[in-house]
Amino acid sequence: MHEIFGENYIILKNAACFNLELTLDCGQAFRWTQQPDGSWSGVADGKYLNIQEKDGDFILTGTNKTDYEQFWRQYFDLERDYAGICETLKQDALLRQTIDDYYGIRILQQDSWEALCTFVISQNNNIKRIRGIIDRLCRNYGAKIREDYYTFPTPQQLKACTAADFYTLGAGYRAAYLESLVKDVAGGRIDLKKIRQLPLEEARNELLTLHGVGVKVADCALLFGFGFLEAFPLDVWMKRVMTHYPDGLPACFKGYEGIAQQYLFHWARNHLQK
DNA sequence: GTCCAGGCATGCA
DNA sequence: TGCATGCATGGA
Repeated sequence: MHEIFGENYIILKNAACFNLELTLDCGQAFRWTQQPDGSWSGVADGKYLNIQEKDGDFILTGTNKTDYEQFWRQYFDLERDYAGICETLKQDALLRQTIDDYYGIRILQQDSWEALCTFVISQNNNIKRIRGIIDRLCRNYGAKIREDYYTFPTPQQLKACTAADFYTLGAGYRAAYLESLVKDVAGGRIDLKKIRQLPLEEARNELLTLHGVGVKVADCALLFGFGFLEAFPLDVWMKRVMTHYPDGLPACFKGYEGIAQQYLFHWARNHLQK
């Protein structure tokens, strides 16, 4: 990959295995929206970004070189060899076809706190409604950084909220989980930064001490928000996929189970009957 | 009207 | 590595 830094834009040339729609709208992040011109706008780490693909290049606007180098490059996981990983994963027959069909899904390196909240909200819920609840959460408690764009609220910004406040946002019965989650993180009972340093099993066990966090929510948070690419979340769709792997996961998934999972999740939602 | 969604806590056996 | 049930909400 080659990076060109202009006055008000950044161009990425030869970025391999990177499809914007598949990556930004595949159920791992819920705050990116496609614009009428086909580009994608969103907020992460309190920063706005617009990104579009043009003739195989990726054009980033609304940001600067510093923010790109200190945040967005890692967020899009651009230094990882996804093309090479995909070649390994394609030793599995089902993934071989799936990766060919949906080539370019990457795992975003999202903020731990945002991922935890997001996947607590996601439980027994559908993607469209998840997006709505998160949008209202940000509009009500985040900081406005430009017209129509808000940051994801920090634990401190949510500290005064009660379950009733989250209920008002449409969170339903998950409102109580959110109140408890804010309390545990803002109050310091649980340290999200420390969890990043733990082995997968220990990290998961820490998250499981949170009210409203079970194995599936924990694994999604670990994969999308704590950098654990070996996490393999099993939701209702992935449980259907697992009938294709009666003997367990293939050896070629090793270390990148989460990337394999995201391809299979996408395949399941497009191909499997309920 | 019923069923379902990137499930979990709770109570019971 | 038990199982059944209730839970808020909105779209299909």
